[in-house]
Order: sequence, then C-alpha cells, then structure tokens
Amino acid sequence: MKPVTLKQIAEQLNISVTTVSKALKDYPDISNKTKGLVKELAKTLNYKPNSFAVNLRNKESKTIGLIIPEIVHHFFSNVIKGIVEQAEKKGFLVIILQSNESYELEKKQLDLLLSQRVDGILISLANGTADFKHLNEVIDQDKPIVMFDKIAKIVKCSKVIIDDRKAAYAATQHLIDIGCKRIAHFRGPLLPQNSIDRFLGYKKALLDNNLPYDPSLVYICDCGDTSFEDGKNTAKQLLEDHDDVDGIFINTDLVAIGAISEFNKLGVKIPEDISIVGFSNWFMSSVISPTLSTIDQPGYLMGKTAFKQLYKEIKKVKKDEPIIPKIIELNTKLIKRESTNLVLKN
Amino acid sequence: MKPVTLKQIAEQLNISVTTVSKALKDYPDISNKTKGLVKELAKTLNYKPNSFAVNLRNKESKTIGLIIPEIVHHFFSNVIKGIVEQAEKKGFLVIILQSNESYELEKKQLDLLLSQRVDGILISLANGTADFKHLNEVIDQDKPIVMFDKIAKIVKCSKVIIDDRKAAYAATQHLIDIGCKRIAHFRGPLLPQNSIDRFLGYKKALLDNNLPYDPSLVYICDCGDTSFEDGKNTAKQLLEDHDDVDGIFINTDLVAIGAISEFNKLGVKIPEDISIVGFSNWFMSSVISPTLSTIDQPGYLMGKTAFKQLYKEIKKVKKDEPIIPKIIELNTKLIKRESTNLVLKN
DNA sequence: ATTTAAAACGAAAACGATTTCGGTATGTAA
DNA sequence: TTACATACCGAAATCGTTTTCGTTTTAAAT
Repeated sequence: MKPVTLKQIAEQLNISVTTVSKALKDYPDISNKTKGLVKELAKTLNYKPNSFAVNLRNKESKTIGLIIPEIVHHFFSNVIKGIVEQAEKKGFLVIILQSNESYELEKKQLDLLLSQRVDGILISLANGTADFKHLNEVIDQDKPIVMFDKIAKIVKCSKVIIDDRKAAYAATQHLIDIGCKRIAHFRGPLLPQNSIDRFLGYKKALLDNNLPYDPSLVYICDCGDTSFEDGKNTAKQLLEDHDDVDGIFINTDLVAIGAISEFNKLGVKIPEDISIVGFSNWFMSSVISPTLSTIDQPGYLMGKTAFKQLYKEIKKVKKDEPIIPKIIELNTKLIKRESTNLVLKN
Repeated sequence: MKPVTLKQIAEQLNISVTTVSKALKDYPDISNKTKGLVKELAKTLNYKPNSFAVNLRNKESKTIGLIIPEIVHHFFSNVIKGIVEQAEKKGFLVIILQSNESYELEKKQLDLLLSQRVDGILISLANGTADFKHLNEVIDQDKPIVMFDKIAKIVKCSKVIIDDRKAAYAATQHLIDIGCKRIAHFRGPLLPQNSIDRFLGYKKALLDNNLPYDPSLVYICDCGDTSFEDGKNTAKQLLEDHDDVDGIFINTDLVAIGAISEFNKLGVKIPEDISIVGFSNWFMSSVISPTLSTIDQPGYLMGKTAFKQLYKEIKKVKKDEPIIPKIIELNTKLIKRESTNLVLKN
C-alpha cells in the first residue's frame, strides 16, 4: 500500500539503512553478498526512492519548467515535443505551463517554478511582456534559464532563435523576384522581438530593391486565438484600402490562411492577383488551396536545442562554474508553393 | 544567491524556526507583532518554502503526471491545454510525458511518475497497449489515475470519454441520409477502444438502414505521424479496389484531409462522387476545400473534466476515503460541411 | 599470539519544513 | 498569596535519503 522505504528493507534484512542505501548505489564498501540480498528484496518490494527526500538531500530535482504562450499551436507543440523528448533522454521531467500571452500569468508561473525548485527554466515570452524583472530574478539566483523563439534581447541569458529578419527578408525578396511591386505586410503585435524583426526584414528587402516603403501597407494582426479571423478581416480591409497590392508577406501561416480563405471567397486570385508568403510552415499550409509559400521554422529542433543548452548550463551550475550566455541561431528555409507560383507579373 | 530558509529568517530575528514557520502559516499562538516581523523579513528576503522539504513532510507534491501518445496533435494539444489550465487553478503542476504510441515507453513513464511521487496520473493509452499490468499497479497503490479518450475498458479507474460508437453511428447515418449507398470506412488501428467503437458504430448504422456490411470496404489506417499520407494512399487504393463507393466515414480528420487531397488531385469530385465525414473537427477541416464534415470532439473540455475528476480522487485519497471509479461521457456533435453538402443522390 | 591492513558495516548529521507537546511568562480570580 | 487561565514561544521528532567518519570484523603477516 504505502511506498516502501529503505528503513523497511533494512529491518527485514536486519542491517542498517546506511548499508541498504549504499548497496543499492553499488558502494565499494559493501560486500557482493549483501548487495545481492538488498537488490533482490528491493525489487520484490518494488522499492522506489522517495524523490522528495532525494531532492532535499541532493538539492536538485531533475525537473525543468517550461513556460509557453500557447499550447494549441503547431509551432509550439513541436517545440514542446522536442523539449520533452530530449529531457526524458537525459532523465529530466518537464513541468509545462501556459502563459496565455499574459505578462501577469508569466510572472506568477515563473515564481511557481522557482518555488518548485526546478533545476532550470525554458521560456518563450508572452507578447505582453515588456518588463524583465521577473526574468532577471531567475538569473540572479543562478538558476539556468534559456529563452527560445520569443525572446528579450536585453536579458542576459542563452537564447535559441531563428534569424527572423533574414527569413522575412528572404520571404519578401521572393515576392519581389516573382514580380511583385506593391507588397503589403501583415505583421504581429508591436512588442515581441520576432514580430519586430520580421517587419524590419520586410522593410529592408523593399528598400534594397528600390521599392518604396509605405507604412499604410503594414497591418497589425494579433496572432493569438483569433489569428484566422484576423487574417480574414485584415485581408478584407486591405482590399478596401488599396487596389494595387500584388503581394503580401504575412507574419504567421494561420493569419495567411485566413487571408487566403477570404480572398478565395471574394474571388481574388492567388497568386495571379495577389501572391502570398506566410511564416512557420504549419502543416495546414501544404494542404490549403492554393498551397501556401512560407518560411519553415524548425520547432522540434528548437525545442531540442533549447533543452540541450539548458542541460549544459545546469551541469555548469552544479560544478559551480559560471554560465556563459549563448545565442544559438537555427536555420530557416523558404518553401515555395502555389501561392507564389507565378511567371513574372507585367 | 542560495535560497533563503526558515533557519536564516529565525537567526536574523533571534527567534526559533518553529515560530517562523508558524508565523508564516498564521498559527493562533503567535503574536501579531511577531507575525508581522516574520512576514516582512520573509518578503524582503524573497523566501520561498523548499518544496522538497514540504513534500517530504506532507507526503504530497501538488503535482500530477500526464502521459499522452502524441503532443503535436490538434485534439491532444487541446486536452493538454484543458488539463494544464485547470490544474493551475487548483494549485497543481503538470508533468508531461509523451508515449509516442509505444507500450514500452508508456510503462517506463508511468514508473517514472510513480518514482516522482506525483499525486495522480492522467493518461491516454498508446495504440500498442494491450497489457494493463502497469496501470493496475498504480491502482493497487491507491494512486488516483484517470484515463481519457484512449482507454482500456477493463481497467478499474475513472474514464473520460466520448461515445465513439454513437458518434460514428451519427456520422454514418448522415452519409446515408444524403443518399450514400456504398459507404467505406477508413478505420484506425485494431487495438484502441475508440477505433473499435467507431468501427462498430459505422457497422451498426449500415445494418440498421438495411445496407449490407462489406468488410472489403473497411481499410486500416495508422493515424500516427503518417496520417496524411495514409489518407492519400488509402484513398487511391480504395479507387482501385472499388468503383462504386459513394461515401466514406473516416476515423480521423487528418486522414480524411489526406484523402480529400488525393481525390482532388485525381479529379474525384467531393461530395458529388464521394461524400466524406471525418472525426475530431480539427481546425484544418474548416479551411480545406471542400470543407470537411466531421464529428466535433471536445478536447479542451475533456482535459478539463479529466483533471477535475482526478482532483476529486486526490482529495478522497487524502481523506482515506475509497475511490469510486466514474465514467464520464462527453457529448459530440456532427458538423455538416461541404464534403457532405449534397442533394440526394440518384 | 600479536600486530596490521583491508573489508564490511553503522551511527549520526545533514537537507528544510511541520507539528506536537511542553514550557515560560503574564494576568486574573480566589 | 496561591491557583489557574491565557498568550507566546521553542525543543525535538519526523519525513526518507545520502554521506562522512568511525567502528567492528576478518584475513594476512609477523
């Protein structure tokens, strides 16, 4: 019924708790005979060390915390998978928390994880996070923390990201290459770094190609729960505002899919009238009609990489060595599909 | 640097550890003055109770384990979200593990969670799980465990499910209602209960409507990583095998989407030539062309409900009361879309 | 038989919080 | 003055492991 303890094993064998503990951990000062007896009894009693006691002694939990803005999300769920799998390989368990894009929740959750004495933290910031005290607190406690995807450049910790600016540049350049002259941008919220960087990449591509940058062609989408609706609405708005746009670079596939949906409904031909490039390479993008050109964003790899970095830092801290923050940039890839499948315009 | 302990607070205030502990927990035998002092210092020192020590004393971790076959999955990620949100509300943390549809992994992970001394376990079984010893072990230890979606009827624990048979029946009946006479079924693997039940619902609907049941019209799809491809291949195979099929009830939306994709490519008209109903109501189903009729499966609610049930059982166990296993059935809904949008055939 | 080294085991202190059970004060009533 | 509450506080045991530092036992050497 109640879990077996070392003490019970010791009593049954008429030896001390110390000996039992040592036998199970193969200490050299225990005879093979005793080891055999102990291990056998431990197995038949189905002994499992009490992790609370072990953690208390060893001051480590073999557990990490993960804070993510949204679980139901193609990219993030891939990240989660990468983290969880890699963690298990190294004997770590993952506590998952969802910030719901809320700064307040994020703060509370970080605190929760600290109370829980996790060995390290992986976090992708909420859109609303503009203040970083809560993150710096973690760092001040020498608790390893690695940020991924949605990061704050200013915080001094390791980060795993993609080069959003470069990727956005490539996406926009692709639109230009197929002949687009008036390219709009559906960007994400104002705060998150990747949303900023994607916008900057878009802008730079325009300027480098001697195309005018027109702020009225830049629309803001929430990219949250309402992404799809956002895409539809923004697409409609765009048509009302401008009749000469021939290409759009969109911050997120889901928004892009909303836009495509709306354009399909309104009879706007893609890619003939308007060509579109999305971002993230959601599975859906390869299925929708027309299939969506996009930037492939390696979620699974990002999760895996983030955990690996965190793991290194956890080991460092255990050896009382200083953590040297590292910025790891993962490669993205432009995926050309039907939504930009066009011979040159004009 | 190192986390603050009760002892440090006690020393700074020249009082005992006992008093500090009691003050923080508002024991009546501590003066308000002392309480004030202690609480203030605790706050300025940013004291957080060491969860290992607390757990060790209290024999509870305020943590539950979640084992799920696949994280990157529309339905399951909704379940996860429901669980995580509800758990946090009740002050519980969730450790997430992915079995990858592997019985061996599932067994190992259950053991891990038991070692970790989680207060309860939520699990959706791997397809490969046909032996239930590992689950019964948990129950024998009086550790609450609630199964959801992919369950084993024979295991004596609470379960949160949908009535797969009824839902499948409704889906098939819908195909019949719009005039389909030769209805195929792409079923899931042989083992999981829901895959079996959906098949049975399909079969019963045929017989109840005096349509012959033809085993050669039932195809098995993996419904794993390769769902989409599976759908495409099976669709192609179906066309080769039978030229008279006019409707398909498909075990999973993703497989259905693969099938639609293939039919679109091959020029088979949906719903005119073949009508299709899927299962789960993945977001994608409302976006694909034609939009897919399907069964709405309440993932978020299922997660929420499963946690609530687990929570009740955890409280029961704490009060040394017996657990009475409960089976909770959630409602599904037939969603009619373009893939069955047809005036009667013939 | 005595010494010495090696092998095998255990006592006890930690880890940090909780809680029971007493022990001082202080004040009030007899 | 004594008796008795009441209000406050603390010592110590406990949870289950780990690990240090002895201690005992055994075997080998003198």
